[in-house]
Amino acid sequence: MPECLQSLKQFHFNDAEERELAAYAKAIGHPARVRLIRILAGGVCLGSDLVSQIGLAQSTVSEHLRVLKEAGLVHAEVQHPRTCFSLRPEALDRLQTLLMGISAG
Amino acid sequence: MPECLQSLKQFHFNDAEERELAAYAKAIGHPARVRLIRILAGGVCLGSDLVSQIGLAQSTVSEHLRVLKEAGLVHAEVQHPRTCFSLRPEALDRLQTLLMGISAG
DNA sequence: ACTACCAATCGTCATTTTACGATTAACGAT
DNA sequence: ATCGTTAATCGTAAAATGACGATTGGTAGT
Repeated sequence: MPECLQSLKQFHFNDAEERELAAYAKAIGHPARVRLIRILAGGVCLGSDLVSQIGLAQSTVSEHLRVLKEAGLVHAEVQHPRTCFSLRPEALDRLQTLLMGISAG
Repeated sequence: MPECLQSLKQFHFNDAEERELAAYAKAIGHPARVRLIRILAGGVCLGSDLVSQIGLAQSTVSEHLRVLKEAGLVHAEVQHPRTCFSLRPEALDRLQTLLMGISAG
């Protein structure tokens, strides 16, 4: 009789927040994207110097950036033919907050 | 000539930490796993009451739990035929730390 | 008008992920 | 010894992901 089988309290889940957290986490869940975020956290807002720094094909980097944009973690400002990428710190803050809340509820 | 094209400083990446963060994030990057974590954060250490709470097939929940275990986020203590699952707060702390560090370096 | 440049998109392929039902393994109780 | 219970594993199918090269689109410069 494991004492770990406590009586179940009913959790009131916040589906929206759970999906929000999952979405952020999923976006960060790849080494290349972590690196992109780290580079952009340097305050820098690069074009495709990112490509050279990452060491992946241009199309691959573009795809990773698309994922980060879609998750709201990165902002892109087009100035043809260049694009300036920047981090959205609010998003990281939000992620931190959600992550905190996971063990509080 | 966008001012966002700053001179490139050389980043000294910590590959290991980046992969570590990515691995944690990937593990959390699914709504079902976020919910599992939240349930376990309630201090509870359930058997497969988790299954009923999640509303997915037993095998599916088991797989999600495997992922969480593999990432070090969850601990499982077998007491046949039951298994007690619990959260590993150190892992969440570590994740928080890594996440903080992402914008500092 | 033409060219060069850069990022996005397309098409493709291999791999991974997610989900399920069915089966198996391990123990407790009868 | 048999049965019940529970979680892990297996087999499988569908979908998503990650990666690449090639192509496209849009602007600036010549």
